[in-house]
Amino acid sequence: MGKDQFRLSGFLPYRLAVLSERVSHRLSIEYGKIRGLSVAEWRVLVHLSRQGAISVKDIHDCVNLEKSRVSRAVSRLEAAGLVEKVPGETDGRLVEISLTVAGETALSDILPAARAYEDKLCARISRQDMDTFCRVMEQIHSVLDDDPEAKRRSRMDLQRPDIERRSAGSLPSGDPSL
Amino acid sequence: MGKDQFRLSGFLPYRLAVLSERVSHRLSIEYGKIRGLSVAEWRVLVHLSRQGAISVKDIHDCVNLEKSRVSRAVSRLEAAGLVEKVPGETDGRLVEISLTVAGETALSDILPAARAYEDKLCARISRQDMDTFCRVMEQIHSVLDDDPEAKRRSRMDLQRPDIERRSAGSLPSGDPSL
DNA sequence: TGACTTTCGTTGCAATCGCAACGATAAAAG
DNA sequence: CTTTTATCGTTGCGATTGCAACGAAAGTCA
Repeated sequence: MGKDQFRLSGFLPYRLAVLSERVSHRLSIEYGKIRGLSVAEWRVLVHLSRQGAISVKDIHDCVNLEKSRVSRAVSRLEAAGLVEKVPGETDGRLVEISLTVAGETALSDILPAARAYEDKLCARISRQDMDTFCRVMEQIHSVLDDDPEAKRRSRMDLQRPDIERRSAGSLPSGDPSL
Repeated sequence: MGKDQFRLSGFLPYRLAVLSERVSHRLSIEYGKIRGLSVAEWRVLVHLSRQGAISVKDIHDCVNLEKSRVSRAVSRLEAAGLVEKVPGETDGRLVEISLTVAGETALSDILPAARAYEDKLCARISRQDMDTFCRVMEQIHSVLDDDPEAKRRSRMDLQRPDIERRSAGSLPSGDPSL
């Protein structure tokens, strides 16, 4: 009978969703303050700040956004003058996307706010706890990586976050210790 | 200069969003296998399994879903015959929502799968690491709780998850013992 | 009782999303 | 060179979402 009593509040996927949604929503206010940027647009902008000219596919592969979502985000950014889209040079299919000056300006307006809010979120968390937190996230990811039914995750996110100094390792290869 | 080099892959809000989205998406496949349930419908069903008859507002308050989202989810569930909606008794505004037998059946089909997948996700994570993980999530939440611009979080999620036996404590407010 | 305010659930609307299909281009096969 | 296959970006479509506005139904206060 009551033995079951499934607790949504204790269900990990639910908890992740609630936290993530809350953080994203709050952060989107921060973006919106500067410009009317959506999350997708923000991700595109940030990625462009690291790579010079790049294609839709590249962005799609790197920031966990659907092809069409990237395409539309880029269109909006172009309409806003923050991004420039050139019809590809060597390959006629590709589109070369790059930041305009206005785009760089907008980015430099938003980046500090984003960083600041991240810092605020983490302020009370010890270095060690954050390391553990990231390691656990990685472990959950690795389960999904092994699950053929799960969505693949982007290339960029597989590289060592290098935020956590050492640790990091510990792949399904076997190292237990638990 | 290259000094800046903002790394999206290391940005906490981004990492949370990617992980959460990935988990949710994979889990929604699990729901869909049994019935064509969306996340919202799943949350409503689960919450109903704990409370008898309840209003839209109550669900809204408890499972982090917009009022309208709950309303529509309930409508779909009603159309699917998993839920019953009675026009309130003492209070004419309220609607009393309750599980039908079919709803209970569907739930008992899905719950084991959901639990199993959660277990799979956590299988390699030590008890201690999971405690830390949950504690960090709580700390992030508490920053948002103090931020007037952030969305409020639902009542239910504030209660002690009580899944982790000891630990848990260590909140900024100081109240220990639980 | 009657006028004002609040609460509850639904709905209109515009915006967004994911998915699949499409045309265009390039690469591979023959 | 021609045909077939694969890749890239866009778009059409249906579905979903959040937000605000709405009407209905209490609750409040004089």
